Amino acid sequence: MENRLERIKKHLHSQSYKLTPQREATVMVLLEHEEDHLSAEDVYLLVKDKAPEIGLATVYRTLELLAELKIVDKINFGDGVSRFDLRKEGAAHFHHHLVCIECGAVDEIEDDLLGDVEKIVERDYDFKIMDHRLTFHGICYRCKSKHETDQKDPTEAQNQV
Amino acid sequence: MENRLERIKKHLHSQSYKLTPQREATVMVLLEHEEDHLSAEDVYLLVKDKAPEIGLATVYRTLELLAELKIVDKINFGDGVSRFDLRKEGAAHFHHHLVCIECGAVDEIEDDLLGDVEKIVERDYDFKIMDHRLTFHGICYRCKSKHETDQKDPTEAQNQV
DNA sequence: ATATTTGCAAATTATTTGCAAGAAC
DNA sequence: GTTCTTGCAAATAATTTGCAAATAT
Repeated sequence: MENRLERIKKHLHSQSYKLTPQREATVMVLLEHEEDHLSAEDVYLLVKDKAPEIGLATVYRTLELLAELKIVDKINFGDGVSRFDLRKEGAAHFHHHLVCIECGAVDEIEDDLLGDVEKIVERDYDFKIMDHRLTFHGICYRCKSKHETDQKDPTEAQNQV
Repeated sequence: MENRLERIKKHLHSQSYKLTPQREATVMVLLEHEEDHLSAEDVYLLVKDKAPEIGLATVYRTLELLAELKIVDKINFGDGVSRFDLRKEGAAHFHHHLVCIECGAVDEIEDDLLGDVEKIVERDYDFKIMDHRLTFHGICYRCKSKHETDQKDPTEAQNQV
């Protein structure tokens, strides 16, 4: 954690941005909530615990800056709100998401599912892929198991690829 | 085109919604701009040509209704605006998009690229997929060819899958 | 020292809603 | 005739901006 903050600090400095306490607090919140998908407002409320004097506009500006530097990704799951998601360090690609239409949970998928698909797209559409967004909408395992009382689908064994 | 309007009409009626002139004009605009990715405002301006008395709120309400009926899909490419995209009739899945980060063009991909990926996700994450969103960000073929003066990548033949 | 960054409040943008009038069936 | 739908204007929500004061390097 310390290390990542240090590296982000250097990243900022390398572009001659300053690491102000407000920015540091914002980054810390993101690091501590890596699994979540916080809106700007969410981040603001959490940052206020560490730095009560911070303004919402500063959080917006910081998040935009971090997005510019590719430290976070700005994603949108269809409600009108942008959410901010820390890029995993060293990850070759932006991870994917599973959005449950029943309970609203958002789970992350780290697997590199798109390698082959991207090759096809680059070739067939002559498109140089720089980034991607892949989100599945459906029913998460938690909600599925709640339904289990209804009827059971026997084809649910696990296979390997 | 006539047919599709008729079918959409029936679809509305089947849920006891009426096909008002405003709704019809809105659907017509969407049919005539199937390749585009119009915002609510865009649709509003185009519908006004056909039905000048229409209000923006009605367009919003109609688009939301059409999205509910799965006639259109609401998508968001990262700017703060929702865009509305007609579902191809009979398409088993929602098509994908290529967004050019240079010129802003949005191209559509009809190919079913995610069949295998979805099987993996459903199995490994025990997630029942109902819908998906896949967008690639990068450089489109038009912008790529503008750069061609710089240097040329010889691996650009076209293959079939 | 000085260019960057902040906080606040006001502005902007996208979207939604209340409600009385209008239209479809 | 009654229920659904509309248009307008006002409300809300998310985000951005102007600017003087504060601060990191």
